Amino acid sequence: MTTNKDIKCQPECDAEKLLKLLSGKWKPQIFRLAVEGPLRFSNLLRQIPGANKQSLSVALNELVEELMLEKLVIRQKPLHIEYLLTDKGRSLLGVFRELEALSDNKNP
Amino acid sequence: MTTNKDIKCQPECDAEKLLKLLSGKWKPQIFRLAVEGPLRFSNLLRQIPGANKQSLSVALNELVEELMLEKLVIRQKPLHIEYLLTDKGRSLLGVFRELEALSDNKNP
DNA sequence: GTTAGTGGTCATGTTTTTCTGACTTATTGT
DNA sequence: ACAATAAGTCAGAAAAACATGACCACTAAC
Repeated sequence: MTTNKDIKCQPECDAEKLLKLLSGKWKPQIFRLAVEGPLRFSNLLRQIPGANKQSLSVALNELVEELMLEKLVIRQKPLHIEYLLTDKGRSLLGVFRELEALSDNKNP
Repeated sequence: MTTNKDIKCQPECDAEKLLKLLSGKWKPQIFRLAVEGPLRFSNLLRQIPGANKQSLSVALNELVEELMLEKLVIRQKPLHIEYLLTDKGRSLLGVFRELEALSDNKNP
């Protein structure tokens, strides 16, 4: 028998959405590289071995949509586009740091 | 041209493995409910609307395998099985707290 | 005009995850 | 004997994620 107080969890809370966003393929690498400076598409392709254009494109667009990255179009000779970590994006680095700290403890 | 210092990211570090483990479907809900007390399979099915047996079973087994939960078989009248949060599992709650704090800030 | 670089999109196919429904084992109750 | 509850497993289908290769727009050099 189901009592009212059994239901406590929404199917998709905000924390979970955030977690999904962070854990998508190549996302952690993107974050890690973004901390070091502006990202460029073709550089990412080279820096992340195994990644493909499509997936990177999707990942970048999702992160831009969620305001973790800012897309900056530089109208210059060969046309450059830079992806920059926003304040919101930077606020997630704490989560990564926590995760790294935890996994360091567990298997040294 | 690819320079040596371009390569900085391993494809699957420990932090990322942990992230994958946490972000699996129903995992956050399982954690949240586990904090409140021992989990029972049929209760989880009722408490997490939309979840199915198979996925819950897989999720629980994965968490047990990674030592986040402990499986406790109680040989009693109708046979009970309880899943309890381990110390290792409890150590991850900080990450969830971080995530919740961040998502609270962003869309109130 | 052809080639090269940057920054992609698109259609398609493959792989991985997740879901569904039927079935199982064991115990208790009627 | 039969139904019900607890805790699953299993095969197969459906859905989501990921990868591949072709293609497009723009600029600049040769």
